Amino acid sequence: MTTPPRAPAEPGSPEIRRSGATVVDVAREAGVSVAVVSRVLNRDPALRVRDATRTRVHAVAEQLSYTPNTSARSLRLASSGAICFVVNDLANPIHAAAIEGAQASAERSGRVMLLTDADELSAHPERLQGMLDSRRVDGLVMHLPGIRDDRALRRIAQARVPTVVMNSRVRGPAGSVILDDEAASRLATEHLLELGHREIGVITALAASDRSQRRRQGVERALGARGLSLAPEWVIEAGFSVALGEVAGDRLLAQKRRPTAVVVLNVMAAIGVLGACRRAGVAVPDELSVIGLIDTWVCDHSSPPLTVVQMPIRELGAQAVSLLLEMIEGGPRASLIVREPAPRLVLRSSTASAASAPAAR
Amino acid sequence: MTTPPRAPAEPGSPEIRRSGATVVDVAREAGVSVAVVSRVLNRDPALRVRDATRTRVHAVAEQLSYTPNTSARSLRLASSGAICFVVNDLANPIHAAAIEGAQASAERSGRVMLLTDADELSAHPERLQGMLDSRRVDGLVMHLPGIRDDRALRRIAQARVPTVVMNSRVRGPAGSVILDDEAASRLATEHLLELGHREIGVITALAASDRSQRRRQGVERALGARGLSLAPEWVIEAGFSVALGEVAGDRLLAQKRRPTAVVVLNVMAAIGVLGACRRAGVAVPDELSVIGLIDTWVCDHSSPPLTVVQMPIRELGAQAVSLLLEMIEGGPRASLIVREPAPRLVLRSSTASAASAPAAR
DNA sequence: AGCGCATGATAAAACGATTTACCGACTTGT
DNA sequence: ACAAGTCGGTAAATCGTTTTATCATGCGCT
Repeated sequence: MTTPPRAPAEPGSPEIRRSGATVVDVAREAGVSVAVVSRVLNRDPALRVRDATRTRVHAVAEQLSYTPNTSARSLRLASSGAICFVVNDLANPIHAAAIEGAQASAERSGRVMLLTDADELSAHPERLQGMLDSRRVDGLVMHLPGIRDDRALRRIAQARVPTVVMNSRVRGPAGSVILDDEAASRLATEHLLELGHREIGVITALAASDRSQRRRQGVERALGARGLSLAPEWVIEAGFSVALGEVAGDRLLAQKRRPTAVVVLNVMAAIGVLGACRRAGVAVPDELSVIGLIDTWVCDHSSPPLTVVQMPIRELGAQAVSLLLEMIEGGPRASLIVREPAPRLVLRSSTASAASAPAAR
Repeated sequence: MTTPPRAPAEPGSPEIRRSGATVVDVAREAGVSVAVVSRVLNRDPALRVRDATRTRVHAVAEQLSYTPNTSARSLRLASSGAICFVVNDLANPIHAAAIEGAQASAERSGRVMLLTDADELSAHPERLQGMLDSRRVDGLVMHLPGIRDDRALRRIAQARVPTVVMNSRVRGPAGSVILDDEAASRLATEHLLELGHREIGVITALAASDRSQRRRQGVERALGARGLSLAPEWVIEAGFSVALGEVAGDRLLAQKRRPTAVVVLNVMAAIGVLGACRRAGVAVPDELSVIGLIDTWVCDHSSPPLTVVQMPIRELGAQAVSLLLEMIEGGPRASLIVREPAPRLVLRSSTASAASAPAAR
């Protein structure tokens, strides 16, 4: 057995440099060429090599705690191994759930995730553009407020970077991942119906947004199934923030005839509605039942605690990233609906039987 | 004037490739060497070059919408241009503020920010390690729960990656950025004192955490200034979550003698305390005044809305990143206190004059 | 004429990984 | 004995930048 030429382990050599063994170091130490090291560590199936060599390479890599340099790798592979998540409001705990899901999904695939604020994006579009042009990220997940997406999206589409949009369906090359919004809002409405409510209002998120429309549709279907329909004066547009929810709540409460229950198509807005009720002295749930869409810890601590339909936001984020990764690998654009776990009613204290509500005004 | 040799713009050449002009393309098109392009675009002051050439290079770069490839640049410069922000609970809106500040600060310096969950970090420490070893990030900002930081930190310190810790002071090579916690909790306590409260309790966050100790000290100083002191049975440890706050609230309310007011050293815990009061039928603020530390939108929508001391969390994040960047540039480790904007009382409805509180039990 | 010096560049060597193309030494079949 | 095929690798090109060292040219001066 001829021992392969191995560089003698010079005792005087400066082995003290603790920072960053390279593939060359490993190769030298293992007595092989860098090609072998790379191919062994990347498990190249086309590589035929002695088992002894293979283990030796692994051992040396381990001992030197070798980790491939990301920049070099990215340069060669023409792929940064990073994706970017664009989110419009970090303080919204719902987004936090989506981020966590996305994050987990990214890490599982060995990629990292950058986070960017959508406000920043609007204020300095050139930064996102720069990130794309400079190939800092391989793809984009966007979670945008809803309607004014188009300008930004068109720009992205031109940049030909794989993109997935969360929570709204879009035309064009971007993939999309949405929730089963209709099922959720139907569930919410059915809950109110079962409690005996017949006079039901809706506070939509941005009415023009895709997501809000799907949710509204769920309400209408649930009502329709009982031969009821939505009174136009009880359909009020809010938005995705607590403040807009409060305004909408004020307007609803200012109606001559008030509904006995309202389904709010966005949690933040729902919290706002509760605030409006408190200010107006309207007791929830005694005078008005309120139900929101999507659960978050805040719902447990509002006054009163908010009954909601729980939706799989975390999974939404995870799926968005998974789809993105597939698209990056060359897969087709797709648009998915995340149905699992299915929307589920979480009962708290903001809804009650219609019987307990006195005649409106 | 001799025109420099310029590559003729071949009309038949494939100029259709829209993706990624390189420095070579720019050089060819401008009729100069890549060295000139690089140095012109990077504004190398040592470069002597004709003004005409300079403008030509800029023009061509613009026209080809050239953006340097990040991977190549990072490889050459041995710096990724990215930092990593480690946060322990994304759903905590306070952290969101810190993240936004950090984010803004990073972008201002042209770097990008990765976000990592501290839970993930504990579950898979090798991932952070990998990110560091593979030189994916140039530095680390950590916002950790408080006390059990040491193991992770020690590991980081070994990796010799510049690190800044937010919200607690640490030994070792890491920098730190903290708030003026003492001033804030003193302010909170003084508010209660001015309302006439003399029987004041404290619900600490993790008692052993640096931050919690500083906050507790503020309370003691404020009391001390009036010749009062903290009753040991009214000092209860909670943590950084709503759930732990509830437990602590339960324990406080279970005391034989109850204080008439309590300062809670963490907002999440404060929300939890409110929940405990509601469950126990203790009216806030009539039977118990509650004040929290650090403001966030949730405080506006708890029941009752929570009076708090506002603290500059966003600035904390921004400063943390700024310090980190300085350390990356070779600056010394430092530990700062962010005092601006100064802590400020935000009055809501969870505190009231002591007079209105009936005798305890 | 010859020296030095500024001007305006350029060529080439890194940075650290991946991958293609090739190669020498053995086996094996005929 | 020789062509062909396997085994176990290696050398070198490449990705796109940055930066150091070098160089040609012309000009002013002595």
